[in-house]
Amino acid sequence: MVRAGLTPERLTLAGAELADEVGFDQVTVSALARRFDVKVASLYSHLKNSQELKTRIALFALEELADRVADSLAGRAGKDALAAFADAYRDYAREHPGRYAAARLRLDPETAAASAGVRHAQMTRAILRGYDLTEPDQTHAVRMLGSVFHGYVSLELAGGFEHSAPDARESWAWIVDSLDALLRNRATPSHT
Amino acid sequence: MVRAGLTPERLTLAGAELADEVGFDQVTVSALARRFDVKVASLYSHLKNSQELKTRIALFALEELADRVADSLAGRAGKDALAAFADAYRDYAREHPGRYAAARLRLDPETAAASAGVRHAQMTRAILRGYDLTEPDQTHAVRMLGSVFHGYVSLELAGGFEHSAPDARESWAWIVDSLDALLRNRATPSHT
DNA sequence: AGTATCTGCCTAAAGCCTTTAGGTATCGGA
DNA sequence: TCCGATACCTAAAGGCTTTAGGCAGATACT
Repeated sequence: MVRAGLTPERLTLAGAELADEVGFDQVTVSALARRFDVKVASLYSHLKNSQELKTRIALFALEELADRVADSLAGRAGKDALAAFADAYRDYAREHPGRYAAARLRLDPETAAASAGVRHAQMTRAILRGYDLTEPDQTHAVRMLGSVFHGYVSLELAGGFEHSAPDARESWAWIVDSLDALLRNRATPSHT
Repeated sequence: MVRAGLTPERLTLAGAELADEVGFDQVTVSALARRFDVKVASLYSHLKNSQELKTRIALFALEELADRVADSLAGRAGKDALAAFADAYRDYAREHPGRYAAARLRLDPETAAASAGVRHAQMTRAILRGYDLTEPDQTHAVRMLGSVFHGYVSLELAGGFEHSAPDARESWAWIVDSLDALLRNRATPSHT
């Protein structure tokens, strides 16, 4: 009886791959056990329960996405940064739909506070710093950007724009453009 | 043995109520059977399967939401209409989180084409008519509005804005305001 | 009214998922 | 080498889905 070499990390990664293949809500402890050719009960030595598996996948995805976004943001500012941020987000969701869905899992407050979700918020604020918004506006803008990006990507993944012209990526560009204009309009009157 | 008087319609409505109470993905044929104090198998005379139950709830919610939106839109135009649309959407999600989640269920193309989803799109376009956009822009705008509203409401329901100032409804107002400004800016140069 | 049919809900059963309890075999260190 | 820790296993209970077939109210026809 050769050991399979299970660890929480390997299970999480395999779970993420499984999510991309069959959808996040089809990720089950049973399916994962089959993938490792191991009995279901064996996984319960490494995972507290099914919920923990999902949470781990979510945290992993948040981390991975934050890394990607950070990379594409490097050295950019203003509209350029906004577009890079948006594209990193959308590309990740298209490449890894299951992980993206995982990243949207509702986490309990403590878990969320310790997650890469915090980095996402920081990066969003960093982009907005390029637009000179006053404080309450900046928070509103963070929320708006989050909403648009999340909303668009969800709708696109759900196939909402599939059978209609124009192409989804044109709309994406138009939206990013519009958001940039909007934020520039909201900027505090320059102090020059 | 008194008959329970099950019909697909009653099951759908009860399913919608159940969704609001316990969450759409906790809606199961079993839970519904318990609610009617009837054996599980009995429901299968009225429903093909669990998926059909969910689809019916989704269609019901889309219809109900479209009715509400239509009501709040009556007699309004321009920014007033935009705000009414947005509020109807958000209010519905807050009052009926389960039904709202149901309305986001992915439907197969034919079902979707025959659903109230079509009315939603028409109403969105009706609002945009107040902004004089050229054709491709109008489509982009439809997509953007859908994204923002859906995204914001999802994030708010997921508790994303819960423990931070300012209040979610201020951000909502700010966003609606911004969208109005944005659309006015995109309007085709007036022909006066 | 009396009977025949039909339909609504029931019991039974199989299949899959989760989770817990307790057993056995393997690996690494003394 | 042996011994403990640990990795994976068997067994079992409980829940959800779905199908097959049965009994009894409800409906309809004479």
